[in-house]
Amino acid sequence: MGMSSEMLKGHLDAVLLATIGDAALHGYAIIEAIRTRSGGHFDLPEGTIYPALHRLELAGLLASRWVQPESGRKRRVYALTDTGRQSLTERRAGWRSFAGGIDMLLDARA
Amino acid sequence: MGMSSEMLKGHLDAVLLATIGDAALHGYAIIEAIRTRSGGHFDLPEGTIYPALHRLELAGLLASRWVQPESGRKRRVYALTDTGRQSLTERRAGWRSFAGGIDMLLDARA
DNA sequence: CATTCAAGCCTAGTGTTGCTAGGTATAGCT
DNA sequence: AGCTATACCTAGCAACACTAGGCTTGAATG
Repeated sequence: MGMSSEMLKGHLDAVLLATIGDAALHGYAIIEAIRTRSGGHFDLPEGTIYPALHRLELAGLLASRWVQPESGRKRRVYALTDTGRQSLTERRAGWRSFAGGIDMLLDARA
Repeated sequence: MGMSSEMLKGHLDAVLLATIGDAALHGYAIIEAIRTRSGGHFDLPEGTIYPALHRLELAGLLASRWVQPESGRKRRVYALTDTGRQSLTERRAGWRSFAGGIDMLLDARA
């Protein structure tokens, strides 16, 4: 629900890369996937997702192509590049390291 | 070591409140405590800590006083206010919720 | 005593980034 | 024709950790 909006900073890229994973998803589907897979913890606005996807594509971690589905309008679908897959692995480790550090600090008994 | 500096955003306040806890610490000591208690994960620069302490005091979560130790120069020591203690409790829960959400997303098997 | 160094505090400015608030276009349904 | 959901986009904003400096004081070193 009301997740303090600053918390996500620095972790959104990992979330996006992990959400796409081995699939090829378009922006709207990514937003829905994040909402459902996070158990409702995260409900990210389009103004967060789209610029981030462009950033990741520019950085070479994602590649996009336009797809015309049988029904509905055209969509831009994103998939990980090789660099993106490698980056995801690193970011997963980075997250574990970061979360472990925070856990140590928050759990520390004076 | 080289923790991507954006990751901490939105979590620093919780770290500071938890690090001070029931003690009364000054800035330098807080930096050292964070470094040691986090197992070296975090080594935060002064330019991060001091403005954050001021912010938290202005927000009423910390109270400071100047202390003259037996040896050495005067220090500004910080302690939690009642509001600060309450906020720490909330932020611990907020962190668990946030970290749980990220875990779900990063661990999700496509 | 002079000097050097560490302890200790501070702040102006920067860069990144997620979000707000708007906009556009298309397909399906009534 | 009009409405709604899907789907995409972007300019500007606000927050915040960090960089890169500066200042002061006490202790140690020669």
